[in-house]
Amino acid sequence: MDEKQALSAFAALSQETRLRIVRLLVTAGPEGMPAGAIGEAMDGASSSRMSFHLSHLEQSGLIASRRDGRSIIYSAAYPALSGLVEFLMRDCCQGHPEVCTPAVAALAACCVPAKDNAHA
Amino acid sequence: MDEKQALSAFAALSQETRLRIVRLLVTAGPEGMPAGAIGEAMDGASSSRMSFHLSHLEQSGLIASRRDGRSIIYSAAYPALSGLVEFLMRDCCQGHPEVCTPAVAALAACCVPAKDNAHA
DNA sequence: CCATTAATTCAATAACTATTGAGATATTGA
DNA sequence: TCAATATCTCAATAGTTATTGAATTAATGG
Repeated sequence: MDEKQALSAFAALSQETRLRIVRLLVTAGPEGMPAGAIGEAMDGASSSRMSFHLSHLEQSGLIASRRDGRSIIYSAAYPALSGLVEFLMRDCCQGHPEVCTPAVAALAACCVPAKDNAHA
Repeated sequence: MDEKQALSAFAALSQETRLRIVRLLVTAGPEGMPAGAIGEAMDGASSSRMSFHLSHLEQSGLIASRRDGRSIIYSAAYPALSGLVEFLMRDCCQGHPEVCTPAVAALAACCVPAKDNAHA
């Protein structure tokens, strides 16, 4: 993740519809969802509007697409999201580890929803 | 962190000068830096331009300010950064913990620059 | 091949954002 | 109080971005 990619990713995430799409796909898992289903989840946004935002997100690298019959399936690009987080917080602890460990804890908390093997 | 705050934060981070300011302040630590020193680090950007970006960042909650004599000292708002990361990745592991643990590892890596007690 | 479904592309418009330069406010020390 | 330093505010302008609606491309089944 370089600065240019990070700027593109943050710009993509700074728009309401696109942020909602990313969060929906993050919870949807690696299988992803077809564009039409995503559009329905966005208050039934028009197809051209969805296409605009989905391609914006894909160009920024935050989501990926694949065709499946008539549908195009979009899914979250988890490595890009990890890279973005790492880029933003890089070198946050120069001499002060206590400053960014809450960020680690906050993120780690999302990985233990109902399981008991919290060794991640 | 709610959606409105997250949108504001991502918009703030989607501009080159502002992203650089945040990353500079993240590495600068809790003590922060005066506006003038930040401006010099930004290719000597004009004071009105710096003021515009610094107040944009402060309004988004990503940085905080305090006056010290003639200077205004800006510093990273670490809890806001943690909250933003958590908001973006919330519920990323619904049934697939292996999907977001790389994000946790990437972030955790920034917290162990030269220490040996990597139990964070 | 035609109709249908799914999604994209394009041009026009409206809305928003960043930069500039001039001027204002705040603090300090002589 | 005056001059200098540090930063902010404001208005104008230039540049960027989102939405709409119509037209287009792609895949499937009858």
